[in-house]
Amino acid sequence: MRYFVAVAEELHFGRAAQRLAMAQPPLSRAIQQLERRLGVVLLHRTARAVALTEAGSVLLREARAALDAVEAAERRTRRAAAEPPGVVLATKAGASSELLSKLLDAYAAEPGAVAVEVMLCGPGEQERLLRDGRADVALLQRPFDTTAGLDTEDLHTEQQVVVLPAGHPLANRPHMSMAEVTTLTDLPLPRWPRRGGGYPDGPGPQVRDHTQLFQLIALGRACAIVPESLRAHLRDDHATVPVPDAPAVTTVIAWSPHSRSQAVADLVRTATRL
Amino acid sequence: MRYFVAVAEELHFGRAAQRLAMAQPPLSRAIQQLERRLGVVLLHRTARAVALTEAGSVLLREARAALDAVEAAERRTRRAAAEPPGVVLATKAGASSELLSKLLDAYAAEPGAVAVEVMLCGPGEQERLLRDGRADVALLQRPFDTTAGLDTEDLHTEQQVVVLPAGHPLANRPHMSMAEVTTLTDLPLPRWPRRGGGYPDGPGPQVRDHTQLFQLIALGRACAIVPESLRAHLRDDHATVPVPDAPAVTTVIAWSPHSRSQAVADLVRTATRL
DNA sequence: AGCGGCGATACCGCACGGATATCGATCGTG
DNA sequence: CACGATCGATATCCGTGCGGTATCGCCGCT
Repeated sequence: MRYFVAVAEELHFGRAAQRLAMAQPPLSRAIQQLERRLGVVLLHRTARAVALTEAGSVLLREARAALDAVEAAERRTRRAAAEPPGVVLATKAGASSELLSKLLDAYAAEPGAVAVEVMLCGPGEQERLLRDGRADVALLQRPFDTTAGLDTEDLHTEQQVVVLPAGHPLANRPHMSMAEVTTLTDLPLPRWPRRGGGYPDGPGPQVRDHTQLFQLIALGRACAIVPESLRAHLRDDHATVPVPDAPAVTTVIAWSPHSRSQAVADLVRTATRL
Repeated sequence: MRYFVAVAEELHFGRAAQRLAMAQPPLSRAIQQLERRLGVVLLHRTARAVALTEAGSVLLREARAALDAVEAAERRTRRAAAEPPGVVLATKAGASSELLSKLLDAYAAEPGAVAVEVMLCGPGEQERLLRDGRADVALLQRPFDTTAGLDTEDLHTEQQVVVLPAGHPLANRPHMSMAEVTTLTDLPLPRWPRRGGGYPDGPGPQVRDHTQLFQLIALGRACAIVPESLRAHLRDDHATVPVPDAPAVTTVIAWSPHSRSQAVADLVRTATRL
């Protein structure tokens, strides 16, 4: 299955074999065996290109999930035996920092609290960390992060605001609409990296983190729609205007549905009581 | 991992080897290798008994999930390539039958509807079927069935009633409390089989399905608390009394969070519109 | 037509998984 | 207390299967 995922992602047997640190012929054979075992054609090979069949794309999705589950089993087992048996919390770098520090403080005061390792990660990465066992709990933000297949508990819902450079003519408006924000041609919305690392097409500047973003805004080159709690971190060269019709952001605490860990349960309980 | 699950479930290398259709020594070795690879002791072996360590029980849970995931990957891939590409719906035998028939009728009338194979199964079995890919959608009832790790959509919530033999002195009561029902020593609540097939200890009779149950009730040997929609299936030798303080039962439609199948999405959409 | 890229085929060697035989430890039992 | 039974671990052997190298066949580009 690892082999198939590699080939399906590369759509090229040679590169896939390289990535798997093996030669190409055994890889071809392995895929053929998999197809025979399943009785299903997974790839359409013309001598020039490799393409996924319908069944192949189903297997790609399912195989990723299965491989994550296997990895998670190994990691969680190792961590269950590790000393001390801490808990790993994943959160988007720069988001929900006050909530996080309150949570950590409150949890540390609980009886039976164990060490909490905080893992800061890029956007959309937390889900994967939970799935493959590198993290035990995560703070996610709907609707940005997908929570399918995870157990979650809502913690906090907030409106969004648009961040503008301090001197901007609209900075004193009581509120703005999404439509107004997207038509600010002098201040385009930035483009964030997608999963693979590439950027979507569009007019806005490319940003990688909040520091870059706010710098660009201060320079008058972009604006951004962010949860209002981020206002606390803005320097005085930024202004914010509420955007009532932007989707509300709900911060949730999420964990693997198979978790039976006391520490995770305690963290969740603590979080919901904040 | 299959090996480990077998040993962990049997807690006996000989029997586990038998179940795996292999000899005992290679099994012992395989488990040792697994322990070395993970760097973790999974089993405490005294010469007389085998016991799971803490880490071992974590691995047991995770390994089951992982094995289900790879089985699901295989099955879903095969089914994606099968002709015609129908969809499998799992439901508890005897429950939600009107809802089910309404759903099937409404879905069949949708444009692009595919064949729906209905799979009737025992209590608590649906979750497993969804996880290992034998089913694509299921009708579950909270709080009886666990929905952790599945995506669900609520369909219908109903109160529960107690079913008594028709002539019973309490049969005309306007309502009863849980406490009253559990103290009916002449009509004990029945015992349902657990996952493994064994029955919990207790006074009530052992039942396997609703037919048995209602027969026992008609004979005046038991009573039962069931969702009120089951009243439609009762013969006139049964009476029902509402139990307002019994937990409400919510019928939900559930599916694997990884599903991208159009048919599943259509079924869910149809169900929520009923 | 020729060359280059790419997947498939052919064949070889070795390492790993499984089998059998046996050991050693720990209870139960007369 | 000694003997036997039980059960997991160890030792050793063997066959299969996986991965490696060499090569082929097919197609597209120039």
